[in-house]
Amino acid sequence: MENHQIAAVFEEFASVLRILQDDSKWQFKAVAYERAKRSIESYSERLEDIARDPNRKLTDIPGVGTDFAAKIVEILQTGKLQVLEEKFTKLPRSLLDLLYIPTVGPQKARLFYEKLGIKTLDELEDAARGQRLRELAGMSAKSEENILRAIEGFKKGTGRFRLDTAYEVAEQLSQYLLQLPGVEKVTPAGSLRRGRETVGDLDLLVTGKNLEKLADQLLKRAPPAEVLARGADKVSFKLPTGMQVDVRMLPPESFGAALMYFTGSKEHNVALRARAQRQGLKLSEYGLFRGEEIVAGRTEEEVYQVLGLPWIPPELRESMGEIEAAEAGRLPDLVDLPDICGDLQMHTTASDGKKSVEEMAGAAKELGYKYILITDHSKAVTIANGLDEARARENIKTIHAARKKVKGIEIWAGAEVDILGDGTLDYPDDLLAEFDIVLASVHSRMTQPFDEMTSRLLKALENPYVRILGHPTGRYILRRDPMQFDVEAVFKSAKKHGVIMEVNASPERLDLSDRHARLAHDQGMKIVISTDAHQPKHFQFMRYGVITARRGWTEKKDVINTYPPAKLLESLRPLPK
DNA sequence: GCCGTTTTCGGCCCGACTGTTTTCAGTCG
Repeated sequence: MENHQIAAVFEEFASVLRILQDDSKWQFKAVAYERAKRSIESYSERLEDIARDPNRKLTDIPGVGTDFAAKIVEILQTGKLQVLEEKFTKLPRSLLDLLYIPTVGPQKARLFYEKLGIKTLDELEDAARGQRLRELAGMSAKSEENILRAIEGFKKGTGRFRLDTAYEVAEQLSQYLLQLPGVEKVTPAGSLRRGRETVGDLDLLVTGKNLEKLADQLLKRAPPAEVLARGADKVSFKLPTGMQVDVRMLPPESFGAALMYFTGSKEHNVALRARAQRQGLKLSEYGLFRGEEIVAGRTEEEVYQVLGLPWIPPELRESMGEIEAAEAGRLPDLVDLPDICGDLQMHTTASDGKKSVEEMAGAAKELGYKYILITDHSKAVTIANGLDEARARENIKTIHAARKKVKGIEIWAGAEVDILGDGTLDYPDDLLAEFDIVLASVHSRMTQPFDEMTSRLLKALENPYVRILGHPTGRYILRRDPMQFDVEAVFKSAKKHGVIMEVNASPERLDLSDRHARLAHDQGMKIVISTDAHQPKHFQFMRYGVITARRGWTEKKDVINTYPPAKLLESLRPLPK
């Protein structure tokens, strides 16, 4: 069972507590369940594996005590939680769907259920259309409109966007805002700044002079699809794509505190505020206060410093041990974009790329790279014009010839060899031996059962020529789930054989994910961050790969494409004699 | 129900905005 499935049960329990309020401590329990939910779903290892291991404790997971540990075991064993099932005699499970609708919280859901007998989202929609909600206390025709619009928005999709989409929109909006009078600086915050693989709302922080009229100007000159809120220092609106944007105007003296606050995560903020409280301080988006006096707030660094901590990089702010690590002076020395000096997965016109070896090499050289690895597809990937043995040998010659044309960068001959359904490779060993570096990946039969897929990957790792495992889980963000296999077993085997795990930087993949990168870090494994470029502009994807690796606590020393060429080659699995 | 620089009991983050409220509850982040 996957962590998110366990987390979902905890989330249901929290919602039920908030609706029923049938426990003297329901508010605090609900918070505890929600905290555990978030902690479980972002935990780097599978809880199922931890539960099975007699040397491990579920209570080591933040927010999980003895009671929750027992509940997790029950969920793993039975697929459900008896105490939760009993709650569903008091309210229908389908009522929880109402909570996905903005403006509808637990109190409203309960009200609708008790007064109107509403049990499902469809029934809520009918009641709103039938103008029956306005009869309830605290409700009006306007509330009905809001609910109907929110339901419509909910049906359109999850409301999350890929990281690269969010980056592009943030960039365009920032450029636009900077043209408005008085605006001096625009800084993206939120999950975009933390580098999450998907972004829900865009948070843009604006500083400058005389920003009172900014809201008017912004909304007048760029009418968004829908204005959601509009206060003295905040404007929220929805773009036609459905992306929600929050623009906040800030005074400079609290910019650092506000940036921290709006960067999140919520869990990280809560932990910092509790820490401030213990020190007799109060932390809010307006600054760090002792009584009425502001003691820090202008920069993030000074707020962290007064709290007795070094500055914590945004990518780590997920309440996954970063505050403890900061306190102990053990924050990781995170890999950074300028550390990268080469790219080890890319395609050329030989298979499905758009440019030649020379053009790719020239573009990489301009980025200051010291080496690239050309990895065209093997023949099984017919849709990508994969190379058969003869064409692959031709391609090696083409690559060697390019070395004479483009000087000052190492151009290595590689291949992205398909791992076939049975775990054998798409090329024979004698051909594999002719490449400088072989990368192996799965592109077919991705829905194989768990055990079959696990043995398939383990078998591929046994091949002595495989030195990198490309996009290990095969997922497409928001489109295709990862392949199901025993990740820990595959990591263990990769480590044993010296096979490097790839963090594929393509923003539609980000594979390994942040969570799996953290697992690799915790297991002491090395990784490579590659763009899978099909044309030179894709080299820019490197930033997404780096940010994902940073979210996984990856250190510079553990990323082989930060090494100079000779050291990189030495760090790979030794080839057979 | 969790957790600990207030440590095994007694707390548990803080503030803005909306709608419908003339003083606040609910929702959201």
